[in-house]
Amino acid sequence: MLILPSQQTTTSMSAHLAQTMTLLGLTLGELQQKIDSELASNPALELMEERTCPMCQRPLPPRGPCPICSQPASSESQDPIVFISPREDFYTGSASSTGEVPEEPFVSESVDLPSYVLRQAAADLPTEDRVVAAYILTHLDEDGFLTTTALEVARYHHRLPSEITALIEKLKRYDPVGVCSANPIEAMLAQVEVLSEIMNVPAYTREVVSKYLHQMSQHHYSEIAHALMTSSQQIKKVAAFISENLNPFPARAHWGDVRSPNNNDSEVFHQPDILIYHHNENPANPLVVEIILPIRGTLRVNPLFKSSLKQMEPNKTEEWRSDIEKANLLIKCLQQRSNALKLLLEKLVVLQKDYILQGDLEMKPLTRAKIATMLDMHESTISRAVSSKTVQLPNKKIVPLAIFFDRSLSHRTLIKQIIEDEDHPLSDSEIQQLLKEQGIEIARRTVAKYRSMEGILPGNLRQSKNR
DNA sequence: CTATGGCACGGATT
DNA sequence: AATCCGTGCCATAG
Repeated sequence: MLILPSQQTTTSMSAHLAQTMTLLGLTLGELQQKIDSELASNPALELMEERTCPMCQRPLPPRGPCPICSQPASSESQDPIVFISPREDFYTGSASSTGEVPEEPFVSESVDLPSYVLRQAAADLPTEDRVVAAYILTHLDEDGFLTTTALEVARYHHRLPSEITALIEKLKRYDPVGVCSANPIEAMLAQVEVLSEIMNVPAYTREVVSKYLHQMSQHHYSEIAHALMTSSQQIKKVAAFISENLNPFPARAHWGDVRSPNNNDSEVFHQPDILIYHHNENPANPLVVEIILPIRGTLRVNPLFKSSLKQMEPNKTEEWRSDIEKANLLIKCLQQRSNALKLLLEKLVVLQKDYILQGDLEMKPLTRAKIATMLDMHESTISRAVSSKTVQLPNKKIVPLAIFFDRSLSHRTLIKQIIEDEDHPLSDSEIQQLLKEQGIEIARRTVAKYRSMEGILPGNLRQSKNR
């Protein structure tokens, strides 16, 4: 009895550190789960009601004025950045997967591909099909392709193969279009079908996609044209259509020269952990940085619980005491997590302000290690805090927080720009030369690598756009 | 012969 | 200690 308290404090100290570490590395969804389960299992933990600001409807910190409204729009004096944390958001229960389709542009909580598709599909499907659809959707690889076959699904669920194929065809039509296909060709065909309902699809597109994709990627237009008995002009139209509208890997962001900004799927599936935006959406206003917490209101140790501890029978106190310990620990760790994130972001936002405001070109090279020494934190702490988190920028794009440490992003976008502005296809070494004139010295090989990362064809295959 | 992509090495980063 | 990234070398295609 005499030893226990000290022992407890030491264990709780190390547990404290350990838990803070793990909390830092969690995604929003995981954190929410963690808190929910803790809330459910620990009677000492209490979730207080949130206070909302009467002006802007935002949740308030436990005490004090609203951090946004109290920040007058005019006083852009010295501190252009306001930090808010926490912010409630998307408090979805856990198991309401069917039913209402969310109409907000951002998917609530981090949703994986299967549930994302299922949400769209659920409303349209008869109940007996939903189960099968869910089953199918759990058999997808990271590209959104089926890892099983219609036949197997049919056998497993005792349904007719034809029913299953019909169902899969249906599923393919949901966003991302082509999901559940067996291979890229199928996926692209599905996309053609869907697109043909809303726009003109060049003739022969289906034939080319299903049979001549290989030649297409080699740019042997005339060959294909000959085989299909049409003009190579027509095939070029098809080529343009394909590269602009089709994505062979429905669940992946880009491939080859297919890359449209509004179709960056991988980013759609996250709910950002951090928001950066201008106050009232007005670019003249200061930037606001919000760190989102997955809960409404404030967590605390239930004071009633605490005070009644003394009046409890001694045989139960031990258990209760540990509950309180645990609750305290969790709260402490959460605070620390928020604090660490806040410190990190304060630095990060200042350092990468140009990027946040002006885009990819202005990304400064930065390493986690540098930030770590600046903040006097351990590198691994930064690493954990950065990984598996996403940020929504003022331009509404959601990017992984790790992008702030992408050394080559500015170079890549510069190359992209050079190629866009070229009037004559430049070779990689020519590009290297141009970059050198701008003071950027990188190897020719590296130019090639960046170029392909951006999904840009090599110079000799690009057609010159002489305007 | 030139331009590009693949492989792999070494140093930096995590 | 594991991983990522830039780069050099080499084979291949045009």
